[in-house]
Amino acid sequence: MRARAAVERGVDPVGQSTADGAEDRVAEDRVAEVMDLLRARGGRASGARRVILEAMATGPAHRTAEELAEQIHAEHPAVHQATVYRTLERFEELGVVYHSHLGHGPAQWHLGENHHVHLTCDRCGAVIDADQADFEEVAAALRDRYGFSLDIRHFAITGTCAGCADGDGRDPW
Amino acid sequence: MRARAAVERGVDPVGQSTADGAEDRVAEDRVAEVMDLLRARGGRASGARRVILEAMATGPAHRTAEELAEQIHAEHPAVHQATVYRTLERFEELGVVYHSHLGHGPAQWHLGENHHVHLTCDRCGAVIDADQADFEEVAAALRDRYGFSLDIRHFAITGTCAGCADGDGRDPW
DNA sequence: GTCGATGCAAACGTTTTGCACACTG
DNA sequence: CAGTGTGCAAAACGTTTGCATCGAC
Repeated sequence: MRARAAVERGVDPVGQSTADGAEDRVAEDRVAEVMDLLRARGGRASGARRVILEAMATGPAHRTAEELAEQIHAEHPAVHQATVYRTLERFEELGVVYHSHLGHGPAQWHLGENHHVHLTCDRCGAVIDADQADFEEVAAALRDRYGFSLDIRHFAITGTCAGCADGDGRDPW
Repeated sequence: MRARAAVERGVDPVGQSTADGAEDRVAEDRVAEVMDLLRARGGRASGARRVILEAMATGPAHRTAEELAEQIHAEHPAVHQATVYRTLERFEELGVVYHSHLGHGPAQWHLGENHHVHLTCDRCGAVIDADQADFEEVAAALRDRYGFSLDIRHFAITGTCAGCADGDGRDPW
């Protein structure tokens, strides 16, 4: 299953500013907001963290830590990969970003505003963003029957997308 | 999250024969069956493969490849870890075993007869086996809305179990 | 000045691979 | 005897860690 990685790579880097000025401002606001939160929690608003946040706020919705590190490193060679990992972890503690495991590959990181569920096709690697509402029934059932509370954000779901369902019947996983 | 590993380790090795003779026979039958299937598909029924299958058929329901390799290696030092990985992969192609990703740790492998869903608690690492039926509604909804067919076997679900829900509110993932 | 964050390199745990040899059919 | 499977060692992969230094507050 290298397919997913290839798909993700295809989406790849965007500069850290888009053509759309308004979108830029939103990203800036968000960055400032998180920096404040960081300070409020006894952390430091460092340059590296600002850069990492900006990259996340303006790039594709989900990327692996490595892809992120690569992009950031290209623009800011001083920012080391280990810092990206550590910072993502820190941001996750703050509830600003999340990661999900989308099948076999490395974890995917995304900003936390948008708590959708990821459906990954194990044939072609497509990632479909599903609505969290679709899972409310199961969530309720699992809570009732097993006392188990779903973490919908971290919920990695594999299966077969519409396009690939037409192919052969072999399940590679 | 080392908790899960600890839990799994607690379940650990059983010998490759149980006290129950009948269960033994079932395992033997299953092994023979798979060996035939293997041959039918142009593969070879080697000793290593038999040993690996036996270990899977008689031990705990889900184990990591490493745990499996460890147990097998203890009884059959000739069987190398790489062979376990390769063989599991081969068996999966045959539809005999499956693996699932139960959260952050390594994949869990199990024989394929029992297609249950794994609920893993990200606090304590407990693994609850849920009924596949609980997911039929979501499965239908996802198929309708996104044309996506859930692979219920590979469905890795994280959340919080009843016991841990009483603790603090921090989500470690 | 204090303490948290960073760069760097090295280790980590899991899985995969290349190669020569061994065995199954 | 053809070709698959295996042992072994080494690499790959994604991630984490130890430590000295740097920089934010």
